[in-house]
Amino acid sequence: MPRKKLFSLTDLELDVMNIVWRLGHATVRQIVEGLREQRPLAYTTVQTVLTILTQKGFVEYTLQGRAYLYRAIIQPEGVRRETVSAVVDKLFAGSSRSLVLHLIASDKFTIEEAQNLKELLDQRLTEDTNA
Amino acid sequence: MPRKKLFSLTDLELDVMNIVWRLGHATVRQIVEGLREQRPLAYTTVQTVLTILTQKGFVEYTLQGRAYLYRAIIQPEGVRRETVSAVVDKLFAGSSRSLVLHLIASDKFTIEEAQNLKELLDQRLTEDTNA
DNA sequence: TATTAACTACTATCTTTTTAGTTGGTGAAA
DNA sequence: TTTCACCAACTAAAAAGATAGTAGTTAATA
Repeated sequence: MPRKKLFSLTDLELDVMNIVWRLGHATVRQIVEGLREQRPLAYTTVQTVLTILTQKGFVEYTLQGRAYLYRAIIQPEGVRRETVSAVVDKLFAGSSRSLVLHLIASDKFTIEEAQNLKELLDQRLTEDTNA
Repeated sequence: MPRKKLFSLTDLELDVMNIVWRLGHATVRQIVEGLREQRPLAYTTVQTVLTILTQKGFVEYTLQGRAYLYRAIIQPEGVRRETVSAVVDKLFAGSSRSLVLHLIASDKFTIEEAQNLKELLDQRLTEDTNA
């Protein structure tokens, strides 16, 4: 049986999904275009990836004129959840707190953001207390 | 040129590196043993991975008796940094803050942890202000 | 000293990923 | 009505990844 990978999506698949998510729905042509700067690929390459994504049940399509219009079946939130969870497990010994510590230690937040995050945590604490 | 992947390490490589990091240094035998529960692999499989990791410059070895004793060249912190950075870029639109929001929203913290994180953020804010 | 156990080195296989070409059909345009 | 652009379908092929077997060496041991 296939072992649980870090990512359900490969790198290229994720790039494609990101375009589909962003646009809501997209043709192969639009995806090629959206990827062009970051990752210039042949039309047929993107087409192939879309076919794979369809087989994996990650996107579906409808006919629009003569082209397929793809839309996501999986949502970014689910992929985020899975991915972050795998990263936390494999690189932060299962501790989400460690991940935040890492972010704080890496100077990833501006003063405003830190302030804002503090407030959000506070909110959470208040909610929990009242629950 | 090779495109920037989500991970510099493959899934299996990461499992192996985690053992090496944990033990400080390890023989093939020890790694097979350390992986057994989670991922039972043939001795030669692990050996092959170590050879690849050596080629990639991620581990090095010295002779211990008749076996190689492997130790990490790359450190977990660097891999964490790269990986988290890629995840933030590809899944959180470059916003570390969004990642923390995600963690908070997913109920990943106990009250104690939230409290503790708040304090840490506070510390950071104080430091920044005094800087 | 012949055998065995433990290794490394080398080779092999299957699968997935990445990338793209070729074929054949069809609507639009000339 | 022929041609052209565009598209899906199919095929290809190289690279990477995951997994493991075989050959050959050597230290220890019987």
